[in-house]
Amino acid sequence: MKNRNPVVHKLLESFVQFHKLNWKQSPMVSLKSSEIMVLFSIKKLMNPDTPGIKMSDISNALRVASPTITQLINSLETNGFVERTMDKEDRRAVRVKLTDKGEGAIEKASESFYEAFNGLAEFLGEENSNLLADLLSQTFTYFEKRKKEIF
Amino acid sequence: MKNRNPVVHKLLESFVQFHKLNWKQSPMVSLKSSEIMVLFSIKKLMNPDTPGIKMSDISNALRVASPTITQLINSLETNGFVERTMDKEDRRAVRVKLTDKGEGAIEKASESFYEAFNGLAEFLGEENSNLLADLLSQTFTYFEKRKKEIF
DNA sequence: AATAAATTATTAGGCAACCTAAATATATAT
DNA sequence: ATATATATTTAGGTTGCCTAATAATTTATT
Repeated sequence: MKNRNPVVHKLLESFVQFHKLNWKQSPMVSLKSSEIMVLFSIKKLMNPDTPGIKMSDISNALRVASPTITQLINSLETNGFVERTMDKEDRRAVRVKLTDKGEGAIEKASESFYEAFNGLAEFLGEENSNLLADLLSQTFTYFEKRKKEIF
Repeated sequence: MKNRNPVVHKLLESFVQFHKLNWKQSPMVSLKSSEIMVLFSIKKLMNPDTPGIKMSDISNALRVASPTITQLINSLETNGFVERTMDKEDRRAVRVKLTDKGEGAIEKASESFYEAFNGLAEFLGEENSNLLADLLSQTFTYFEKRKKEIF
């Protein structure tokens, strides 16, 4: 990394630092942050005229392998945050929906996420917040493209 | 997360996306990225008139608990990337330094990191790259401060 | 219709990157 | 001399993922 473009070095340093950041801090003592992410994505995908979300849809939404979702849903189900039901049209599929407890949990989590990120948005200022979000998305695009090109 | 400030939502979304990003992709098949980070920090801390870096210094530099460093150094040592020596002034301490193999490895890793981040800097443009690095650092500051205030 | 191929989810087992608590050895302070 | 502090290691655990193999069912092909 020697005597090269200092911007590059600065970028790398900030990435390292940022990466350590635990911004996903679970506000619910009883839920891991991966579980909260699952609840969020169920909430987001859910619509009133379906009996629940398919495992594979959660897996796609979170870009996580399906056995991972199985495990997370197992734990969420045994703790009463979600319910599994059989899909009547496709008996291979499983439909998952939030219980009232689940709804309550994401209500709280949502509150606390909002508070944290609202604080950040205030701290950075609206313009910078927008900029940051855009730059992060661009960075994501860059690395995804790069990955495809290399392999 | 309903009908609230859209900037906040956008920030959160971009964080989620960015967080998944595997920008630390280890270029050396035989080294995990945590191990590369250790090698980097040894290289950075090293100075010609010491016989090596103390475990605790690596641990502080990377902000990782010392048993974690012990494990990483164990593996790096058995694979010949670093060498442990006793500290003659303080016999509790251990000094770690890079072997030639270790130097070679971080040379290559450094090359490949630089290439990736240089590409990013070009992709974003110099001004935006600087901005991104600054905003990430500010974000780090914000969350660190928040953590302290809450607990 | 029968068989093959694809899809959905689960089970089993593993890995990376961390952590804490307790143990060991040595150094420093009282 | 004893207590306390520091440096490292050992032992064992957690989180968040993964792949390969299996079971059940659906869809496509002959």
